[in-house]
Amino acid sequence: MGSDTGGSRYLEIAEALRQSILSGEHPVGARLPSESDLAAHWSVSRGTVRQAVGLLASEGLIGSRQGARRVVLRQERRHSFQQLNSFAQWAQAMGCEVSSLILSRTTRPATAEEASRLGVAPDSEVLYVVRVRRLDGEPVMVERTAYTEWVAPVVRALPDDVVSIMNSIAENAGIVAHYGEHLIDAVAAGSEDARLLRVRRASPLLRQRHLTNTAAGRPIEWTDDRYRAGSVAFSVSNSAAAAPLERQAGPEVTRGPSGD
Amino acid sequence: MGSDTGGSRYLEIAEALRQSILSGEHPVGARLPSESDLAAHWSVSRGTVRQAVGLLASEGLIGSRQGARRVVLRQERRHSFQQLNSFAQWAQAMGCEVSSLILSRTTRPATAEEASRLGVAPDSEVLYVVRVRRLDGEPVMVERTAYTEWVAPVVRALPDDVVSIMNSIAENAGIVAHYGEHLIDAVAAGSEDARLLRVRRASPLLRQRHLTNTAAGRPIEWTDDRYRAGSVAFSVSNSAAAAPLERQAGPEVTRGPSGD
DNA sequence: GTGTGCAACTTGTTCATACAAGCTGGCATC
DNA sequence: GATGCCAGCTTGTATGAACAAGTTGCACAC
Repeated sequence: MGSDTGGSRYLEIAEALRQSILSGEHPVGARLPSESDLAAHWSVSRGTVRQAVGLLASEGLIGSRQGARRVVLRQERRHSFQQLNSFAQWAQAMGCEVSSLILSRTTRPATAEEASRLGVAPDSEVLYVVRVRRLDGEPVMVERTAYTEWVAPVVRALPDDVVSIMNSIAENAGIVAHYGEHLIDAVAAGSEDARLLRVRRASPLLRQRHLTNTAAGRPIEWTDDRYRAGSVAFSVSNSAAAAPLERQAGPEVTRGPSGD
Repeated sequence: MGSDTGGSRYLEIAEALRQSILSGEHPVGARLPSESDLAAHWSVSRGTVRQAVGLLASEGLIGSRQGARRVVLRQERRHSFQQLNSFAQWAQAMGCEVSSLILSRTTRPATAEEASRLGVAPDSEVLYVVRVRRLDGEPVMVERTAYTEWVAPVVRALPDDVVSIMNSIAENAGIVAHYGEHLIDAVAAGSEDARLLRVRRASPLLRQRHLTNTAAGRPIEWTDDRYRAGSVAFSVSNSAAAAPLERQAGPEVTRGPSGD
């Protein structure tokens, strides 16, 4: 497991190219062979090669301009969807020892924001879970999650020290995360944050709120994750062709009578 | 300007689909017509339609699974590359009044980090610019940028209140930003930050460091932008197929004897 | 030596086709 | 009435061909 490319030819080619970049065979700044050469080398059509290099381009590994050969931009691995949605999988891929502890599980009515994000009625109940997560023993993140009612039973059955909740509900109930929407900003540590993360009150935290959906578009959870400053950063690559990330105005930026 | 789709058929189709989603013709959760139907409607081949819907999928507007029709995920516009790299263009697109003031321009030797990021010799000189940026009169961001020597003359010639430096050097010198690499985390406000942003010292700031490159992969600038908490958030959509953003360990997470 | 221009190369876009893989709804069965 | 299965629909992968648009380096002229 791990290097399973799924059986698609273009994924195999993408993985081979990725490896040759990561190994330094194609150093940063070097030009890749032309699509025709690669197609001949792998005995596939040019379209298949384009799918492979398109994937690497979307990962930010290589860049391209019409007319010029593709260039290597970076020599690092970019992790997959799962690593952004699942703290545990990310940490394990990094080689850190990760541990988690659920501090509380409460069934309570959804807040206005939770109801809106999860697409449920304002008075319906959600399962609210507070968790502390550690890397190599150090508390690094506080996670406050609201689960929709239909996944709540699965989450309620898990032990307090479960490492990956998303993993567990995928295995136990076949509920798989497929889409994510993330909002990243900075907040001051509240008193609970400060106690749990062992930092001073009002010290800076990196906050990642995210909504997780199934493949069918059904919301699973709405989470507020707060990282101790210095422990985690987010990294994005973009290009004139593709910009995955967007800046958004916060609540303090008010622009006259247009609030919805 | 604005709705220029560049003349490619698939971009036209993508823009039309985007509009029909934004306008609510295809509400969130609705299923889009099949690729064959769209191809017939637009009198193009299925491959061209796939390029269009692939673009919308990468923007997070629609999702797809093999065998099932595509689904509308969101009903908001995702902004382009320029809005992530250029604060001014983002703010103007939002309808905010943006103003900037350059506080200092210094030519000095590059720090170790700057030299490494910009790919220049450790002792070479960079142009270091400190700027405050306001939205609707409120100071929102402090920007500290190191420009490589070869763009420094263009930047040195600009007035203190230039709105968009990237825009200006594109127009004046034909130097266009094409790739970007961004690192996002949280830091405590230093005394200069606090004074310029009118916040308390050590209050939380959202930091976005980024490297900007030309189409040929030549570094232009290395920037440290710090936003007042609450004024700006970053937003990402991802899916099991594509994950543009990555979590990274910060300096405080040390993992035994493996430092590079 | 310098500079210009073109020719070959390379990526971008589009077409038409074929088959594989996964989903959905309706029909038949129990 | 509930259940399971299958036929048809839809997306994913792959081929091969052709032309458009942009880049690069070499040859040639000055």
